[in-house]
Amino acid sequence: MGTPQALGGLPLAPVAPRPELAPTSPRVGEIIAVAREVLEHEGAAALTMRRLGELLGIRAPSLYKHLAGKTQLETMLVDAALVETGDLLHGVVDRADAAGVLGDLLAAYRAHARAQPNLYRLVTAGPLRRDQLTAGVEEWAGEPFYRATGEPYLAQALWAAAHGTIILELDGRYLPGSDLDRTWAALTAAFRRPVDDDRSG
Amino acid sequence: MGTPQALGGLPLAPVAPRPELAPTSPRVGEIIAVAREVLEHEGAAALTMRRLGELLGIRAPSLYKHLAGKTQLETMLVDAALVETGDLLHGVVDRADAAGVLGDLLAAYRAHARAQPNLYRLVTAGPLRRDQLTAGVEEWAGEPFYRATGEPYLAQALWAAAHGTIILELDGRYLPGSDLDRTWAALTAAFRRPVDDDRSG
DNA sequence: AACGTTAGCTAACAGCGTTAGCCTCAGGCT
DNA sequence: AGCCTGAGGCTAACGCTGTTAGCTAACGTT
Repeated sequence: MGTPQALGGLPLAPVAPRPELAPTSPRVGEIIAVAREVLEHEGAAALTMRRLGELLGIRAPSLYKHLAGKTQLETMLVDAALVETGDLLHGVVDRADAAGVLGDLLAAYRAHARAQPNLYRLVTAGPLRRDQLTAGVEEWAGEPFYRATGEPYLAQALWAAAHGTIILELDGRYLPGSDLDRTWAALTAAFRRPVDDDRSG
Repeated sequence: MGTPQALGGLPLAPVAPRPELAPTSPRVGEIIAVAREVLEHEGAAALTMRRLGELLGIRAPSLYKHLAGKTQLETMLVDAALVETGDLLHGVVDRADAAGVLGDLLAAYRAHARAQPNLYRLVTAGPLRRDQLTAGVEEWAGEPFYRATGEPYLAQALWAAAHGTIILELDGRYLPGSDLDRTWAALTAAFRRPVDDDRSG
């Protein structure tokens, strides 16, 4: 298997295995698909058991023949979304060169979140039922940041910074009139220069 | 009025005026205080109109004699919290020197959020009823980041990055075993070096 | 004394996630 | 053929949420 280029040291090759989602029954797959539609097109407040039943032609309590509850449904949405995000970002890093990988990664992260803001909020906000997630899916989704930086704590800081920058954008929290392209450019510039020394500890 | 030192250029003196919160009736002040107690000590899920009434010795519908609704109550909590945050961070920048202002500011931001995580989430998550906020309160709370960086877009990126880093910490979203002190150190290091050139546009 | 305002109350509504219990139908087994 | 079992629907209902309508007692003013 031809691993990506590591010329010059960056970007690194992937090491985390791509997680395989557990297969679901056809009906559960249908429910998840409808839930995702509702979430993205009608908003998080519209994602109710009764609304899902309505679109599936059944009553809300019947959903419990297929699901343990709404929390589990949300977790499955998060699970799938994390794999997709990982696929996307790994692909970006695969195609990038050392000079541009940081900018490409951040641009892709931003575009991805803006393309499905409600799903992004669901994935990243609030507590996470880690025990219900597919094993390794978080590592898979986050690894591109490590591949782009080559240092685990810088990777984590970069991911966190990107998250903060996009979630505030999605929630309309910047002051009116802000030029967010420039904000993202400033973020990218701050992380572009490799940090060769930090006086931590 | 003795403005803080600007020796070496940084930190800058404050320019945003400290906003004055509109006074409330004594009973509304009581409600806000109780709401804040409940939010922080019992969690966001416990912040219900019936729970507030219970602690105040009245029934939930009676709260509507004082408030327009739960949203308005939350907005008032946000309003007060933003002023407090601004006061804290301005004070930190006032006392800092150019070399340490960035680290001091980020450390204070992190500590402040960790000291009242539920209030921090309320202030920063989800949509904001900007028209119900006291005018200028967001500028006041955010200005310390400008004073510390001297450049508006870098300031915005720094604030967003700090927000992302702390909100993931509060929500337990980092991989288990992460050393968050080192993550914060990496973030600080990335922003410490002044960015003299970014090829934006 | 009469009035209006303030601030409490109960009852109720619509919507939420969820549970209990019932029914019907398809498929496999004896 | 007859039986049984499980899957997947259903209705009714519970407790919770924010919120509204309408009533009432107290208080201050004219």
